[in-house]
Amino acid sequence: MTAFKSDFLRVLDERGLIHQVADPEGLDALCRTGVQTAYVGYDATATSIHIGNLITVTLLYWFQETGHRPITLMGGGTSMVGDPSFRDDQRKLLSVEEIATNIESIKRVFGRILRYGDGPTDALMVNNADWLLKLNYVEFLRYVGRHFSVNRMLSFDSVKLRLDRDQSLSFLEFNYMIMQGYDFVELNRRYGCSLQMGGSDQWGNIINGVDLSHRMGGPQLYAVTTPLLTTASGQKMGKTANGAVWLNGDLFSPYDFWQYFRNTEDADVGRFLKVFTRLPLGEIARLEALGGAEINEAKKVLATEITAIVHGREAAEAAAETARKTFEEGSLATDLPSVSMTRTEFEAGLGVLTAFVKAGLLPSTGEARRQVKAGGLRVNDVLVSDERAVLGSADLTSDGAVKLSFGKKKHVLLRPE
RNA sequence: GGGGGAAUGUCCCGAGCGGCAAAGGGGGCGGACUGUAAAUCCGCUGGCUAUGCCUUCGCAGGUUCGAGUCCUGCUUCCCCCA
Repeated sequence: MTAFKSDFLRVLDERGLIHQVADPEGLDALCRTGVQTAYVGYDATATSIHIGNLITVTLLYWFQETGHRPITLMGGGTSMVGDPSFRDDQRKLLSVEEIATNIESIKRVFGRILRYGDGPTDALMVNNADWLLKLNYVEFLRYVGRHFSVNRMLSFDSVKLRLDRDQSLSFLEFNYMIMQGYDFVELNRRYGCSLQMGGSDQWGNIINGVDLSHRMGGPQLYAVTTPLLTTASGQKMGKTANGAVWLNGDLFSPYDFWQYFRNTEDADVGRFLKVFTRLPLGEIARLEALGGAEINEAKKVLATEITAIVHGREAAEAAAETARKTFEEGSLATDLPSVSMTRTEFEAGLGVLTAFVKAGLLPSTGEARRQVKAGGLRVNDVLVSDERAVLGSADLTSDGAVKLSFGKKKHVLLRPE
């Protein structure tokens, strides 16, 4: 692949954001002929998007940054079907209400990353329920369905897994790729959108839209996918003990988010800086080159920059400061995540095990008991050795709280009030 | 419609002569070592008012002192035939 001439593709390429491109020369040329429109679709399968989705939002960010108009497409219609791509089982069907609440909740993140409005390069928020839900079945089949070859659809890698394993692929799910293909054509028609982007798992679905446009006599459409992000040791990104790394603060706090990236493996630092942050490449090269323990400085920059993008600069700085006090100074950071409880409840005598469960650090007293044996619990930085110990006023620090620590990294302040 | 197979510890995969809180992995968590890293090693990986009690093997019944295991019905999924 030769060097791109358009600002947009050049930035993506330099930052390692490109996995595949359909018609790279054509797209490169198009991006140099004025304001273009591109979209990424987001399914409403949860109340938040997660770290894996953040990369595609980043694509839209750079798209807007280089002078174009991004569209975030909410899958209000497609979520009623469920994308079967690379899944080995059928998704649970979501109710209309669930989809609606999910969309409302998901929307909140985008506003921080993209600039929405009415200007020529302002982002648009669109919902495919607007056109998919009122389609007439037979009409749709004759108009769109005839352009799809089942033979070809069966050959896509995204569904092969299911078929090869002799697992059923319902007709409902099979229609997902047709709907997504149609979305692309419809967005082109409504907004002149000529580029669809997404994760590498979406390649097949996106190409379906490109083909459909051809077959229906529409314009040339383009596709860009990003690589699937894995850690250097081969794990998929974004999984923690408590589930996915969500972007909504109510599901995954800014502090935890910061910590997640602070704990990046050495080998991933440079790559993640390029992919997620907006720092200049020169600066990234400098940070990446830090050796040994010094690379921790780069990890802090990485954590703060990404957190700032998702939760705002202020929240990011706060998380960094809390971490600094806790880990470097060893002092009691008063803004650690805290859990409050009533004074009477506290003074009635609170067992250590129960305290950790109440603080949300552990799921059960049984687990707490095990952690005491394993030496993983601390109260005010003192190792808990007796599982029958009871907390009392004597354990309150001058700040009026008890610091509970699970392992070396998870700390919570318990405040009787 | 007919025939055959499957469902196990609420993360996943997977053993399981009628005595089972149920083998073994993976993943995850904790500990040691480090740099809040990786690799490695060790431990843990149903719940609780805890020398005991309660709930788990698709669902509902039954046989039995005792059922994940045997019987009956049901549900879901898969395969083959029509």
